[in-house]
Amino acid sequence: MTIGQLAKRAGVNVQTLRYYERRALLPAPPRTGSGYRQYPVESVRRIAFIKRAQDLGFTLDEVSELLAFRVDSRTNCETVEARAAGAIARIDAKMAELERMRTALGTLVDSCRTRRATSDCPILESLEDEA
Amino acid sequence: MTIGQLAKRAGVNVQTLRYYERRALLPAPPRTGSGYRQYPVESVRRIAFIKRAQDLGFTLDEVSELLAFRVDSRTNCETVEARAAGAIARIDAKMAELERMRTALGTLVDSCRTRRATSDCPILESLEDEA
DNA sequence: CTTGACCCCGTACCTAGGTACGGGGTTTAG
DNA sequence: CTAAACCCCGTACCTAGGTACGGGGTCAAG
Repeated sequence: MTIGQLAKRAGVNVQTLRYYERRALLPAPPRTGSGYRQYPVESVRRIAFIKRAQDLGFTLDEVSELLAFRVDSRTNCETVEARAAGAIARIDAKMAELERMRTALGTLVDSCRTRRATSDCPILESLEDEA
Repeated sequence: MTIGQLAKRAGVNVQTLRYYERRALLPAPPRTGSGYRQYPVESVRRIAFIKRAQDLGFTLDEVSELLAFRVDSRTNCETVEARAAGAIARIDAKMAELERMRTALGTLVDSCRTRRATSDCPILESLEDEA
């Protein structure tokens, strides 16, 4: 399988595959005499694994770890669970931050609607005021 | 006020102030004979405005707009409100995405806890499986 | 009158996850 | 046999919001 065929099958870009190889997410495959990469069929599944993990919010560094855990039989489920917990904590922190912004903005827009009559914009006023 | 004094008072970095000047968030101040920037006192408030808007989730480009709206009397509250609504929409989209990941990860960790007895890690298994 | 703290400018670097470009070799179909 | 389509590599570029570096000028205290 050439890199282009793999890219098409896995639904990613050729450059992305080479990037994954540099990041060691994808092992360097054997080459033909002229230097073309030749991928085994299971590469498709490996890329799917990477993509699914990314969709769950794992970073590529964490995906590397997960891929290593997969082949290391000494790794137990707790280790994987800890990585998942880390990802969850990161997501929760981001959500809390977004929640805070969302609430503040919502309040401002509401005051904008009720105070439409007065000349000054409550949103701009709020941004001008000292904390 | 020199750039260093302004930076200290506003709680930002000197480089950040020069960066804001390049981004036209901060007007270029007058200079001394030797080329030193001399900021008026109101610069502190302007930077505070920028920081508050950022805290609400506005991008620097949007902050530029808000700053322009502030001095343009033709701009009405609806325009500002529309920018706020855009920021809210962006936040909501990000939250929905995080929510999705959070739910999926939570389910995986739960199955990890219940199926701890078996040898295979449900998280890794889930990542291996076809969608 | 010198030393340290400050200022100038242009440019490069950082994160994360890729994407694009340019110059060159290879393979395949007609 | 040739043209398109593919592959190689190294490097630069992208977003966003800064931060750091290096070489050089300036200002105030001792």
